[in-house]
Amino acid sequence: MQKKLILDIINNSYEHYTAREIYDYCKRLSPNISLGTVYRNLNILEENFLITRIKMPNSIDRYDKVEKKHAHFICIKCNKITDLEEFDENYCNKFKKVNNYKVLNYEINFKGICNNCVEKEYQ
Amino acid sequence: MQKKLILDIINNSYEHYTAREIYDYCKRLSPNISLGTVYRNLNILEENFLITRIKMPNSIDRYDKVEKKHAHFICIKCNKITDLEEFDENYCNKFKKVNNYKVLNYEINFKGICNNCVEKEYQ
DNA sequence: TCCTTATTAGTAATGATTACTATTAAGAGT
DNA sequence: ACTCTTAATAGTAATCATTACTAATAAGGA
Repeated sequence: MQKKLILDIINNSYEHYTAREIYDYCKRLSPNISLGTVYRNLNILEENFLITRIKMPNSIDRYDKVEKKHAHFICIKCNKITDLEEFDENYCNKFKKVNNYKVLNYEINFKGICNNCVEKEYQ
Repeated sequence: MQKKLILDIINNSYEHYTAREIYDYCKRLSPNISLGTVYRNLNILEENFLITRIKMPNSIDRYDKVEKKHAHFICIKCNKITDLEEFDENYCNKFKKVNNYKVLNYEINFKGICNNCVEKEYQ
């Protein structure tokens, strides 16, 4: 089952991989896997809220595990994603009641310039 | 100047247009405008924080004005975007101080099923 | 008027994602 | 074990939103 392979890769990493990166990773373990299979399963996993898609400001989508809900800080210079743990499950769950909409998921993304890139600016 | 035309269309509407929709709109007022020009200016406007890009869960990007900062509720069934005014500037600005990152923009997106689509589910 | 730079229209190219199809795997029921 | 039905897959082709490119035009300063 390729779906479990893909889910495990995402769940067992602290990186935020692209579909292509997940595909490359899968190929080491299951050399015949197809890129279409990766995309199909990523979509299914997301629809079932087993993974989260991160829409990047200037680049292609990346994927994240859903456990330990958190917010992201995304650097618009280097595209690095930083997990913001202080926006944890307790904090974020406050958002779940919005008007009377049926909220299934939510994302909080900050965009700016990371400390590393700020330093470079003044050199 | 096509840039001002594009900015005005976004600022003077309550819709959240796609690039193609903005292009169609522009053509009525400036028939020779090119789709490439629309994309280029949308990117420039976003880089200067004069508009906001909304990354849709299952579809292409849409654009929003930046005035009156608010959160979005996006229906995963019909893709309708609802502005959540209760997450207004005062509320959202609390988020601006995150660790010591230089936050330039942020987005709060809720995803779920809108009341209209929930009703359809039970029919 | 000359020069430099910015913007544009039009089109071509890119590339991430999806669609498609024939094949294989999985599972349920006898 | 065997048949039937359904689901998942590999491989490839097609799509289409976005970007890149180029020659032409516009803008603006000295």
